[in-house]
Amino acid sequence: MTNIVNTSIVNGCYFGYFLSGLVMVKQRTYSKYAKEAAFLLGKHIKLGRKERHWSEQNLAARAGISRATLQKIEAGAMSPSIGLVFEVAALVGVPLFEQDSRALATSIELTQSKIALLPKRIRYKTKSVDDDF
Amino acid sequence: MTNIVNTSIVNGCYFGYFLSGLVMVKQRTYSKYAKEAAFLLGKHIKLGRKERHWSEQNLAARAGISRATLQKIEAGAMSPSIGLVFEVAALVGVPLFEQDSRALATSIELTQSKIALLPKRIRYKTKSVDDDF
DNA sequence: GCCTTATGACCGGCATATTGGTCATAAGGC
DNA sequence: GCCTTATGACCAATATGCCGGTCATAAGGC
Repeated sequence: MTNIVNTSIVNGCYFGYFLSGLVMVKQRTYSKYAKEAAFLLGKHIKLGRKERHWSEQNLAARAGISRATLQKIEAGAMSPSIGLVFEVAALVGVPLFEQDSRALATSIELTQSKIALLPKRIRYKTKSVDDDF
Repeated sequence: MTNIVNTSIVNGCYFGYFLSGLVMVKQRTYSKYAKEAAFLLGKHIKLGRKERHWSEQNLAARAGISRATLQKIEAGAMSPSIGLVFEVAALVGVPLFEQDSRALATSIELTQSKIALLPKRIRYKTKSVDDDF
């Protein structure tokens, strides 16, 4: 966990090898954008909690999770499950994707219908992985 | 996993007891808002993937995850880690919180400074959990 | 219509998240 | 300045995510 020994080759850059004690540990890496998004979400949650004058213990109890997990979420860690993160975010009033909850339902419908319009299975030019745009 | 036997009492409604085979299983429940957000995010990812004409296998390989995990993500499951979900979302171009990635950095700064302005520890009226506003 | 393959669903195993608990530190009310 | 307690950090035990693999189905190119 201390030093980056080798960042990997396969599939872009999704695994790196780290030195943890004396053993090499395969560890997933993330894109800058994904990391920033998780970090920002964590900070928004922390801010929302403080604005409500809730302690970590208090918010964790409300969300039904442990304080340790809440700390990971607020730190913007990538490991917590999306369910826990979204639940906590909802509790402290962090807007998820839409500004108000009413817009969510309509957005879901819209997205669903958009998917329905597309062919159900994709068969085009999927032979190679090198088509990036 | 089949029938809801008892929805719990502690801490609002964050646990339910389900009948899985012959044993009772404690299972977490989520708020409607959090579930809708995860569901919508999954559908946006699915839509983004189809727009790019990528198969599940293809996108999973790009993200460095298994196809099974990608299917959970696209289904809007609450269990996958936020890191994997955000990584996939970034790959297919689903905007996370901000419309463009440049706004993310500034938003992070802004949120950080807002937190810095607040007192570092919260000591106000945190005795009871029944103060909702 | 045939044939390739994208999709949905499931399984056992290993890896890791989550938890309850503890301890140390220090912020802030008094 | 004292005392309560919010926070940060860590640990062992347990729950659960994630993966590689498989099978069945059927969509869509030809």
